[in-house]
Amino acid sequence: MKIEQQLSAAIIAAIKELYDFDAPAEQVQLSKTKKEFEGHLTLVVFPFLRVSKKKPEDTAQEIGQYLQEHTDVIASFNVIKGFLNLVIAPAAWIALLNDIHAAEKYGFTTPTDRSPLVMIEYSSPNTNKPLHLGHVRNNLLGWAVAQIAEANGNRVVKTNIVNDRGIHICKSMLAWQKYGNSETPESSGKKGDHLIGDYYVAFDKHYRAEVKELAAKFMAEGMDEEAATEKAKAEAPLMKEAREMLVKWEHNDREVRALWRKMNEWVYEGFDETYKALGVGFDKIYYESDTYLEGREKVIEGLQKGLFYKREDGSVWADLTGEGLDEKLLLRSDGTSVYMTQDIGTAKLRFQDFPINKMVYVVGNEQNYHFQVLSILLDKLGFEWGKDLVHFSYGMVELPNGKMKSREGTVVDADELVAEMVRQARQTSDEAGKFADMSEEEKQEVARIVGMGALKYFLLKVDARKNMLFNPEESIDFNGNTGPFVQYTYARIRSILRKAEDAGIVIPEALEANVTLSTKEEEIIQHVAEFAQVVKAAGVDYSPSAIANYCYELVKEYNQFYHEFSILREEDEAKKVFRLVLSQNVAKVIRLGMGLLGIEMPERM
RNA sequence: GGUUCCGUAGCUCAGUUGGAUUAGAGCAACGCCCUUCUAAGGCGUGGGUCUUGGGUUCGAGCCCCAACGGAAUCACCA
Repeated sequence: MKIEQQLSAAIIAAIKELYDFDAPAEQVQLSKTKKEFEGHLTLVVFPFLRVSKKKPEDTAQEIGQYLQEHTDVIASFNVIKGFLNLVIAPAAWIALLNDIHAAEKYGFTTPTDRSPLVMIEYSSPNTNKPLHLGHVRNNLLGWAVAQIAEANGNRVVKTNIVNDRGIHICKSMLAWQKYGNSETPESSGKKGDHLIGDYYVAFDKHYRAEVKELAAKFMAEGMDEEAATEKAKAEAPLMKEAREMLVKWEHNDREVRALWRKMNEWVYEGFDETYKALGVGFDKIYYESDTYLEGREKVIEGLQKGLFYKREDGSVWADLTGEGLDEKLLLRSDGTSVYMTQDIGTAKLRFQDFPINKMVYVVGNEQNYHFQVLSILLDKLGFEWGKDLVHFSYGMVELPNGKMKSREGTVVDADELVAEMVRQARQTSDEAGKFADMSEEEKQEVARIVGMGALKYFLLKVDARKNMLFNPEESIDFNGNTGPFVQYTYARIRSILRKAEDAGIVIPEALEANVTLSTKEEEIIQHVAEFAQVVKAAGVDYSPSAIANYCYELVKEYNQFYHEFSILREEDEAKKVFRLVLSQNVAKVIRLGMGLLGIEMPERM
């Protein structure tokens, strides 16, 4: 049993005994003792003054006295004002470390067949352009959230909804037909998604040229600039063609569909490469081309039930003014779907495929309103998980000069970023002259792990809700509060463990309670034990950043210890073994923690 | 204008359900430490009115109200 649980129970018993009061568990505030004071855990006694009817100091004194006499966890205690500082007995620390040591996946809860089924949607790309830094944040967060949910004993289905239809895809298709010269990923040597993205840009370029020319013509005919531009945008031949293509697509035109399939395939191959590099994956992928019609059916069903209403022009709306929101369009007057309709259709298909208890959407905060509405609509339509669906809403990645804009060419491309991170990791490693004995493949593998570790940690350590800044000039650090710092410490611990093994030192399954612990060592045990709480808390509020920051702090603390004491040169055999076990468990916990973030740990670096 | 989110060191960010005279890291700057288990490291120095003003209480960076500043959103776009 954990020390804190044991203590909480003992404190409740003490208060019952001393003051005849049943203290609720949440009133027992045990926190880590501040560094300036002696002790490990501190009880705040202010909440109990009412029942003790004594001064804070005396109350604390009494409770401390009782705990020392009635439990074997407390070695001693001291009182400062209303704070009762408790010193945990050395044997209890060893027992705690043994518990952690015995649990291979310390802090994790294994899902069973009866665990809640949670579906997590993330990534959700458009198929007309390659992934950029914003998508990377989404993918990494989505993966981490799924890992965290699983570590907390949920059955998890990771899903992706691909936006593979609409006018934007037609733009790429059209540009490819017009200017493409039958270019393919093979013939051009480009990744499929980049190839298609280039044609999307090409469309925009030609389209704008047309608009400019047309607008000039209209202005010459006497229109003012604004009206001329508006008219030019609507009448530009390219845009007209794109719309015609969309109509053909909707009518299942064989040629258009074939082209669409071919180009989407290219994009998916490109995406798969990027996903693989990012280390993310999905259990089930949905396509909007399959779900948008389902949504329309569901909306019509709702219309018949009187949940929605139809306007004179034939468009269908949901009236959410009662919920404090606006009226929301669900079907256009021509009967076609909008974004919201598709999400309803996707929800329907998902529920058919999986009897999910909970749905988590990892989508940017720009869509907060959308999900507020979706939640209400799904609830009205009878989805049990609709009302408390989770929109895991994360902030934008900003560049020094503001938002990323594809039109202005200020996007940070995902593939380029990954390549650059790995390249820099490799360079740093080579410059340090490490591991000259490694093969080229090994070096490259370490560079990949470290480069990706730096990128992932950088994006995940920040509170997901907040907008964050990425400065391409300064790039991502490898020193300080970074992924590589944590990886580096891990690699060093692994190195020590290898050397210990070579020296024939056997690490026991459980330690004897015959070592004297330094304060630092006790603190590290305490810190390692905290991992279980961090994982649990992260499972409640989906916070990868809490795990990242925990790993950093543990590693920082361990590094100070590492620098101060020698492990392999320690003469006291029992102490040496203790430190090896402690180090091994520090390594274990950070590997588990970083694993939740999708960050791999190198054996050497 | 309505709604939601954010505001902590020069910069990027932590800060657990409100707790302790001194609010923490990293980067950047300066100074030490590699014959010592991996220096992607450790130690030290400087740097703050936690945007502002009220309120709640034994106690507020954290909770409530207001103001100021910033972001997102409010489409027959996705």
